[in-house]
Amino acid sequence: MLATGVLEAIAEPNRRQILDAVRVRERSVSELVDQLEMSQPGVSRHLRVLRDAGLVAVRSDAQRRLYRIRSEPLRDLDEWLEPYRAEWSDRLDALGRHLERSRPEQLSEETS
Amino acid sequence: MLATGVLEAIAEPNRRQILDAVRVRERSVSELVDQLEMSQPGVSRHLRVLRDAGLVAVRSDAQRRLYRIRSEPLRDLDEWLEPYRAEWSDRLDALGRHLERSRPEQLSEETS
DNA sequence: CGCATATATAAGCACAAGCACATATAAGGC
DNA sequence: GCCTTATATGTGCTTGTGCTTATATATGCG
Repeated sequence: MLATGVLEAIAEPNRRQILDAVRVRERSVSELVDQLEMSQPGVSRHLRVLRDAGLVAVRSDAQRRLYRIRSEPLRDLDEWLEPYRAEWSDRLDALGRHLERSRPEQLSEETS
Repeated sequence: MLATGVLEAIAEPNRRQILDAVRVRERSVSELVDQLEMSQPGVSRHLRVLRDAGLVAVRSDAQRRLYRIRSEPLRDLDEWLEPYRAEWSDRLDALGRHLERSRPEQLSEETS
């Protein structure tokens, strides 16, 4: 089930940046501080929100805390979107739409 | 591109209820008031947020305003999710995962 | 143990969000 | 034109969020 906390968490642009970073690979807090050009307490607070929403997990490596993505809540969001997908799939079947989503740069739309 | 306003809009539970309602069919403000058990100004304010985020559109019918869904912003959200989908698709290819998403009730999970 | 590094939390402030209540605008019917 | 119905907007209040600075906790090293 989709929790409100997940949406509140990803509604914040800095937190989306953090998610984008930890999706690629594990990141320490200081790596995120450098990358986001934000104060360390600021990053830690955002990480707290993401952790509470279940969007990241942590492991310890000496003094460092390494954060990684947890995709389950995003999967819930994906499922929440399902009934709305019919709105833009409409007369296209969902399979075709999915394939189009997988290759977005296939068609040029600047000719019209 | 995914606008922050879209996520802020759908982060509010009452607004998700409104979206769920207008997705099925057009709704007047008073219909939404009845359904959500919320004050009329409250509903209008939420509709304003949804409209600003591009998530609903309005048309006039006499004094009534009929709101309907606009799925484009949700499609942007769907696209934002795309790179994360790899996290839960992982060794399943995206096509298979999509088909599973389309028939979620296929398997019983209560036997374990 | 004492210091350095890495991270988390606390306190104070500015600002935005949601709500309730009141009021303004708009359209229809007489 | 006036009254009713339908919807939008303004105001004041309370609460929550993010940011900054300072401090606390935790681990490693000598």
